[in-house]
Amino acid sequence: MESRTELLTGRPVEEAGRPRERADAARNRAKVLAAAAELFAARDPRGVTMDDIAKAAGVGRGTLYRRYPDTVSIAQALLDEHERVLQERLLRGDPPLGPGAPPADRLAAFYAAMVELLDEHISLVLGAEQGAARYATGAYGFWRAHVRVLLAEAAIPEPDALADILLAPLGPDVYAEQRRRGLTPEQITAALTRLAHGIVERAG
Amino acid sequence: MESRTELLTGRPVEEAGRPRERADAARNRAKVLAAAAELFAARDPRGVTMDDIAKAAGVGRGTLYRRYPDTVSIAQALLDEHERVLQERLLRGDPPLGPGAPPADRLAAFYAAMVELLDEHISLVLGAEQGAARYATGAYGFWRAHVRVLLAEAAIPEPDALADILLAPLGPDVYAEQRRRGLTPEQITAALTRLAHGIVERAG
DNA sequence: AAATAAGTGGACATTGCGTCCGCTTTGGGG
DNA sequence: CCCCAAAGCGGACGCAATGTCCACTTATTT
Repeated sequence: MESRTELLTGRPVEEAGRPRERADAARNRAKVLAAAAELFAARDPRGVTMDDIAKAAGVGRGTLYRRYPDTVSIAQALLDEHERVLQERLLRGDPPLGPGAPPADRLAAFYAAMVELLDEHISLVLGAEQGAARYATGAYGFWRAHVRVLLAEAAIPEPDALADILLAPLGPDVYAEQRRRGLTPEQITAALTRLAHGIVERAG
Repeated sequence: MESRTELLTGRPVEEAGRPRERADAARNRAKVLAAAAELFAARDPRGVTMDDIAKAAGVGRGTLYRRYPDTVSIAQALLDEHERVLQERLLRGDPPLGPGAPPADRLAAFYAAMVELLDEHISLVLGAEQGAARYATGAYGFWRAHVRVLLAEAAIPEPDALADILLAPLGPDVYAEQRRRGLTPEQITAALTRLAHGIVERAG
């Protein structure tokens, strides 16, 4: 896991103990993130290379690698903030997204929020597309734990297997393909809502 | 799409018009497929390279590229046969997999059959892992059409969006991750069965 | 057995990766 | 204010894999 960073700037939150970040480092981080965001948005995010980003940001390869091991982690850094906001809402927000509503409604609300996030940041999400690495992500672990809890709360059998199954439709490539074929976010959300209610309970 | 091939040998079915395949070509095709199957099974299928396969098969790079543009298409060629068998059973086999059973049962049977296929050929399936390219596959189109028909038959709203959603848990990476974490095929099948019945109808 | 078309294979140019290390910049201490 | 240790920088380098090209070999046809 990366260390905690600030919203938008990606600057590390200051913590006691370790030396403050140098000015040139901060400048370059900002340049890198800005350039990367533009690149991911401008073309097929999966085709963006470390070289591209270094060139666009006007920094050397070495500088880039100092902080990010690959393009995926850059996209993730950009995405991280938005995911954190959603996580916060899940844990402490108002129902039905936050605690208090019946599990089926919370699951449906989660789906709706995720679709919103996917759609808004589709280029980043695709840039962060990682195949199998996706499951090692902190974010994925969080989503799974959340869904797992909802299922357990509703006393559904096989909550572990179902959690991954219910998260699968939120994979970036699935969503991108659906949009590419002309489905609207509304249609997708509607389908996922049906899924949520179908699994957790027959909504009354 | 590739032209139709025979079970196991991958040899093109003879068709009028185009010249018959030469003996050395057939020999090499067999060598390539055998070597590739072994490689995919022996190590991480995603790490297998065209060079590896060429070396293992004892043929030159050029020969390999003549027939297959990349490792993914080789894995797919190996997989193709098995998928075709399942497709046949879906279209003309006995219920509940084939026609005749209620949609919910057919969907559950489809899930069970797919889990079986995934589990048996997990290395190939991972070798054929293609990210977004998966959706351009003939096989994926077939599965989607099948699920779409079952949903339509049951008069479910948003069958298009739901078809992709219901297929997402069958993605190779999802399945591999579940197995990696210790879930058994039986548990996964049970969860998918619940999914099928939850979506299509409240099973009686 | 000659003609010809199909098939072969390795050398090559290219691209992206990741590392390494000499140089530059920064900022705290004297 | 200036010095200098340490943090940061960046381009050159070696590597691995890709995909193409074409002179050569092998199979098939007559």
